[in-house]
Parts: sequence; C-alpha cells; structure tokens
Amino acid sequence: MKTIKYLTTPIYYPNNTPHVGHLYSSLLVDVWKKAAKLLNRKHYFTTGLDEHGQKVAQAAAARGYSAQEHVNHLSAKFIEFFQHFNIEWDYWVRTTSVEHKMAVQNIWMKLKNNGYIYKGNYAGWYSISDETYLAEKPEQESEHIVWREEDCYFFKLSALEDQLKKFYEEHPDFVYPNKRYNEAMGFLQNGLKDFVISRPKNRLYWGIEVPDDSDHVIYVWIDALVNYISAVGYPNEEEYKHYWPGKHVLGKDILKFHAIYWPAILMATQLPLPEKLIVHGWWMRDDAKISKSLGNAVPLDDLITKYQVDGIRYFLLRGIELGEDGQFREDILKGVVHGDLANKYGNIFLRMLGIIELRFGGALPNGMPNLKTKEADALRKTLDRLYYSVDTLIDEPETMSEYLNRFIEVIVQINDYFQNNKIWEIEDKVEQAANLYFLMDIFRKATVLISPVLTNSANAVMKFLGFPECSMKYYDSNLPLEYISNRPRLFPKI
RNA sequence: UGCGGAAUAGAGCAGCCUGGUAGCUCGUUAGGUUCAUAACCUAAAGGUCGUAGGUUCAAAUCCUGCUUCCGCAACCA
Repeated sequence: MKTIKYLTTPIYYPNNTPHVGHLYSSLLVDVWKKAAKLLNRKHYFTTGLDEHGQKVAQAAAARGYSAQEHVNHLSAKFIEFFQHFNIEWDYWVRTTSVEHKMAVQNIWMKLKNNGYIYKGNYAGWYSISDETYLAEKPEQESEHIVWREEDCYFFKLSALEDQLKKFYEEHPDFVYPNKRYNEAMGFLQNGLKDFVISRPKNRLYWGIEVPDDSDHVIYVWIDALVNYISAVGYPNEEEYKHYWPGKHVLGKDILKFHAIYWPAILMATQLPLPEKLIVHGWWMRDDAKISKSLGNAVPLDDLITKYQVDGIRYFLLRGIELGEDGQFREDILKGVVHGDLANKYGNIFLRMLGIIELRFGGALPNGMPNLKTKEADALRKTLDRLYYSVDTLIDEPETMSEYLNRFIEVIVQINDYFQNNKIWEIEDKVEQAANLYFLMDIFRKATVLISPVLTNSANAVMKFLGFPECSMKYYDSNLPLEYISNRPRLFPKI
C-alpha cells in the first residue's frame, strides 16, 4: 500500500558540467519536498544521474579513465553542485548501481515473458566516425558511411496503442500543463511504432547487459526510466509499493519518453502507471536552450556572489510560469531579486526594525493587544491564502507559481499597511507597538512559509528574531521582544 | 516537410477557451517623501497585439495563408 508521496526529477546525463537547467528541475522537487517537511508530511524525492551511454564512455576514454571511474567523479561533481544550492534529496540515483541493474534486468525479463520483446534487424546508413546511424541517406558517398545491418531487440510498442489511448482518455489530468497532454495525445493519434531497445555490445559496451544475451546491451530508455522504481526498492514489492506510483517532473524535450514509452513499459509489465507528469519549460539564454551540448551555460558562481543562493532559487521559480520557457539573463534576475526580495521583503523588515530601534530602543513592549481592524483582518486573510497555497503545493506540485505569487502578495500588503497607516508617525506608543507587533508577526509567518524557497534567508531572519531555527514550531509562538540593534540587510543590492 | 509550442510598450509576461474602451511587473521621466536597501508614494510617456486576408455591427481574441523562433520528428540522451 502506498504510504509515502513520491516525486522525481529526470536523471541527468553527465555529458558536461551541471547547469541551470538541471538545477531548475531539481529545485522544483526540492521546494515541494521542503514544503511537505514544513507541514510535517512524509514525502520522498529522488534525483541523480543516468550514467551509461556512448558519450560517457567516450569522454572517459578521452581522459584516460575507466568509465566507472569517470562517472564516480561526475556523480560527485553533480552532488556538490546541487548541495551548493541547498537541494536535499532522499535518494541519489546512479544507474550503475547494482540495485538498479537488477531492477532493469527484471523489467526486461518481464517484458520478454509477457511477449513484448522480439529480436529483429536494424538497418541503415552508418557513420563510422560518429559511431551512429544516420537518419537519412547521405548526399555524398563516403568510405566512412556504410550500409549496415545488425541484430537488435525491439519493444512491441504498437501493441499497446489502444490501451494507451484509453488510458489518456480516462485520465485527462495525467499530464500538466494541458498543452503537453494534447501533445502526448498527438503522438498517439499519429500511431506508435515498435522501437529498438538494445545495442550490440561491440558498439556500445557501457550499459546494462541483456539478461539472456550478453552480446547486447539494454539501450538508454529502459535503463533510465526504470530508475523511477528502482530508486524506491523495485523489484522488492513490499518496499516499492509504499512509494509507487509517484509523480514525475520533467522537461518538455523528454515528454515522449515519459508520456508514451514509460507508461507503455509499465503496462507491458503490469505495473501501476505514474500519477502525473509535470512538464516544465526551458531556461533560454540569448534564445538558445541552456544545454550541455551548446556550452552556453551561465557562470553561476558569479551570480551566487551577487544574488545569493536564495536569490537564484527564488528567481528560477518566480521568473516563469511553470510549464513555460524563460530567459535566464542577469538583468532579469537582478530585476526580480531587487524588486521582490530587496525592495519588498528585505526592505519592510528593515523599516520595522528601524522604528523598533528608534522608538523602543530595540525592544517591543510586552502585552500586545490583538489588532481587530478591517485592514488587519484583510492581511490575515492574505496570509491564510499563502498558508493554503503551501498545503496545496504538497499535493499538487504544479501550483508552484501560485505559491510564489501568494508570498509576494503578503509582503506587498505588509508594505501597504505600513505605508497607509504611517506606522512611523503614530504618536501613541502602545498603538504603534501593537501595529509593529502585528506586522512583524505576519512577516515572521510569511518567512516560515517561504522557507522552502529562501532556505538561508528564512533561517537568518528567524535567528535574528530570536528563534533557534526556522520551523512551524515557531509559526504561532509569541515573538521575542528583544532585537539586537545591528539590523541585517537581506539581499543587499550590488 | 510532418506534430506541438510561441510572436502583445525598452525588457519579461498576462489577456485569447467564453469577441465588446489593451493590462501586469521591471525600466524610463516628472513631482512628493524618509521609518527604510537610490527604498517608498503619486503621476506621466511609451503598443496600428509578427504579417496578409476572411468571418462579424465589433477581432489581440474565431478561421485561413505566410514569416520568424523553440522543442519533438533521426541510433544524442
């Protein structure tokens, strides 16, 4: 029985160094997981690497390492990168692990025993220099390009077409956003062809062997996709059933594999299908996809210095609607970090502390009355909406954008309250203190609720306010009344 | 060439499904203001909604052609 909610990122191909595209996928799941933890729910988050394949083997050879040594090194690098951004997963996937290999071979045998794998023949124009088949007949004859045929295994995808169609018709919410659902439907309408799921070992040695035919290696898609269940213990039924089925976060480029191939593999092995696919867009830089092959990755170290880890985390989530593409440009990042975090979030904190210091010597007087004004109620309502958005996010990761919007609404409204009621001008000290306490209380609560995103800052704010840590334990407790006078500037502008 | 997505103010986007005075954030300009991080408040300038047609009393919105960009189309993963 499923007892734990489970969300995955794609596993990344370590072709090159990690970049902002990898970070984005993992960040989405990280925030979801942290939100769940905040509200004391049990959730599980996996991410990791897809370590097999020709390019990895070639890169290893070029550097004089064995493939395994090479991926060990890359895995460490990716882990370091993600940890730098406070990404906290429950399990780090490596497709070279023994457990994963066993799961993949188990799936292969199930597919075969159920009659979904057959041996066939692949033929085409083969480029010897690129070690790959070409899509079309080359224009010019060349001694490096030859017609070639070889044995290989096929997956009988075509046999599952009707079953998949039926599933999609019965599950209109299976893919988020809707346009990606439509795209998946389009794949189905166009008809499904069987596809090749193995490579001859003499051409690709760096992969998982076909269980009963050591001349062949299982090609990437079965290998990689099975990570979603091997990561939670499959084929150990007892273990993995606590987690599976889960939800997958993925980029729009790999929609077909997750929307068609993966459900098909699960159907063919009679395993439950995923609950949902959440498909995000891409970060573009100068209108090009930020990718491993183009080499236009952004120098993140520089940006961390300027905008902090939290600033980048915030921008990645706030900068685009989930599902859309976005421009990863420093001027836009700067606009968001300054506009939201420095000018609104950081600034109101400083404004409140400024008056507390000026009028009360850094300590709010005790015994604050409960503010009962209309405006105070409105602000409480806005805060409630933020709270509910966290609660919603835990079950519906696709509501990420709304969560961020709700947060900034609260902060803007604190600013408006402060402004409209001219808190700094209130003569009556009791009244002024009551208003400050009220606003600081809302601010503290909003800080706790945004801590899944602003991990470092939220902790810093709570510690400054005198709490031992940032958690729901201190969401409702009385605010400490003594504040040290050295006021912190959150997100200082550079 | 097929399938899908996109083109709206200097930048980033919403609005389109369910036609009816074009909106948000940032930036720019002018004024105000200080409790505050050149913050904050008020106001202004700035768009023939990619393009050419069609439907309609009325089109950013519906339909068609075209152009440009981004994915998938291919054994790159």
